[in-house]
Amino acid sequence: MLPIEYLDQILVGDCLDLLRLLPNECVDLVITSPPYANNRKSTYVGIPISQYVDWFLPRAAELKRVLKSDGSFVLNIKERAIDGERGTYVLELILALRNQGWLWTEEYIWHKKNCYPGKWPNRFRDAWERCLHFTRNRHFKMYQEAVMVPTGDWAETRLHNLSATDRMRDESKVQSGFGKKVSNWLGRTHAYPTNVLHMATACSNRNHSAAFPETLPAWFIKLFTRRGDLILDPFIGSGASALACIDLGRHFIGMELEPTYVRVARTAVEGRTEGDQQ
Amino acid sequence: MLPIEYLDQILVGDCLDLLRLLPNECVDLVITSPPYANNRKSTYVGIPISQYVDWFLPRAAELKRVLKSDGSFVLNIKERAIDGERGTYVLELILALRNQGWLWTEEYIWHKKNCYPGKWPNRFRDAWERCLHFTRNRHFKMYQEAVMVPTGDWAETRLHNLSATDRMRDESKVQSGFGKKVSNWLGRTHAYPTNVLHMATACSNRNHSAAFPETLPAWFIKLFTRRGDLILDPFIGSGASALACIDLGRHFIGMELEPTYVRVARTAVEGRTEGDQQ
DNA sequence: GTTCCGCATGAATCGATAG
DNA sequence: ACTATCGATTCATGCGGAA
Repeated sequence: MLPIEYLDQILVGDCLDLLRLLPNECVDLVITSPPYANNRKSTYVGIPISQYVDWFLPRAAELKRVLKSDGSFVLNIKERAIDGERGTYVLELILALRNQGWLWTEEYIWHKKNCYPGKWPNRFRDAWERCLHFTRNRHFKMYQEAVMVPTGDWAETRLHNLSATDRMRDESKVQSGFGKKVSNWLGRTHAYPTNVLHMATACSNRNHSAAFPETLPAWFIKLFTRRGDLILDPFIGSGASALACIDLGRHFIGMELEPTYVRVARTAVEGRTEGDQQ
Repeated sequence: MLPIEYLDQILVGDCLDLLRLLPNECVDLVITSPPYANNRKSTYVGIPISQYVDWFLPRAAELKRVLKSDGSFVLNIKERAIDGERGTYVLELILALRNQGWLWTEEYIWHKKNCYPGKWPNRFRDAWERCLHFTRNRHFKMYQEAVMVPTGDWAETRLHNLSATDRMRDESKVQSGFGKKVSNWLGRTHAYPTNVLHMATACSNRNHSAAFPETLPAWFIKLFTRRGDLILDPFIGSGASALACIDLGRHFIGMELEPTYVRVARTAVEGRTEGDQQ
């Protein structure tokens, strides 16, 4: 069984070591945004492109071990442009993970409406990232109703889709207290989403660099787990996945190598937990 | 030089043979949506997944030969789900094309706003396809101003401010004569797009399956060519690329193996050309 | 209290410059 | 020649202050 002292904690260290502390098949969902490959060697952290697959594979093997057989593994990643070309290491990683026994079930597209600005002679702004969905088996847990989106009036205002989903989430928070508004929402027609997610990156909100906005893990957590399930993020960074778990009533285990990020994540988790208790 | 008898024609046959009729470096843009890999042998046409890369590579070599050194190659493709998994042959094709000497410059996402309906237990509707951008060199022709889009701010204020639309209409009148004002107007109200294209699959034509809607090749044709340039589509199907070229004042060469499609494409081209003459 | 304007701020990328 | 750093470019978003 899962040692209770790891539950809802941010562990510090390399996930390759930390994952060995966990028993087999205890996690319902692995969702993470790993450090992207970096061309610069000098950076204290960051994996060179040429070594990325070799660096990732042993960690993925541990993830496969701790994941339940009907669980999911969601990997948010995007290759950068170098020397005028997109890197191919993500493609090679997908092929390598399949070789490791993972099923490449789906590739979701995260469309970043507010992407980084800039202008170059050979390309436009990069407004999307991959959310690769791997599973251990062809059959796995998926709760599609949990991420249904309202249609009709809301769908027509395409640009405001984000605010629509946000409001739906806000309403669901209040579900226990105020059923009236919720029933109002449910009265409207809802539809299943597609494999294209429209979510903005969290902006200049305080000190957080929210490259991995809470809404993204929240969507997959709702889709692939239920309340009380356990979510693992082996590269949790500033803790977005953990915050989403707290809001959604799921357990989490976060892992992070950089002490700076660990502090940020732990502080955020404490603040969010207190906020829940109020 | 390019034999004049091929200009603005739909040629019938395997593009591997037809391409050999063309001289070196005569094409400004290759854009195509090739036949997707098919697992079922029974289908009269379609390339088995296991052979797809080997089938594609010699044709890509010919495309590389006929493409100008500052031209572009845009490949619209998407792997289907088979046995609960996404196929990996597109990933392998990208790697193989790089091995052939192509630069994988960018991957554009075609977001299909109204995608094919359906419901499955393990995935949502597939609402996107890849538009892979390959080039022969790091520097190539790209006319970014041709595809600028209205700014977010402008779109919002447009609803509240009538004078904004009035101003746009006045300026657009002047477009032919005074470039200075136009560029000024473009700078204030328009922004460069991103690498995510939002286009519906539905096309105005009733009879055609809108698998490759005209708006998609039209966008890349405007982006990578100018009036009078030559576009090649080696798998032109029902002729969407040719129609876009006619509308945009570009020359085209289309190739298609299936006589049924050739007839459809030629009829559509004739109709569109007559429409232009009126 | 609203609405509106200005401004800082990002998982960016290229080309030039410096070592 | 090759690598590390820097400046320029650009836009959706949310905040604070002003009208």
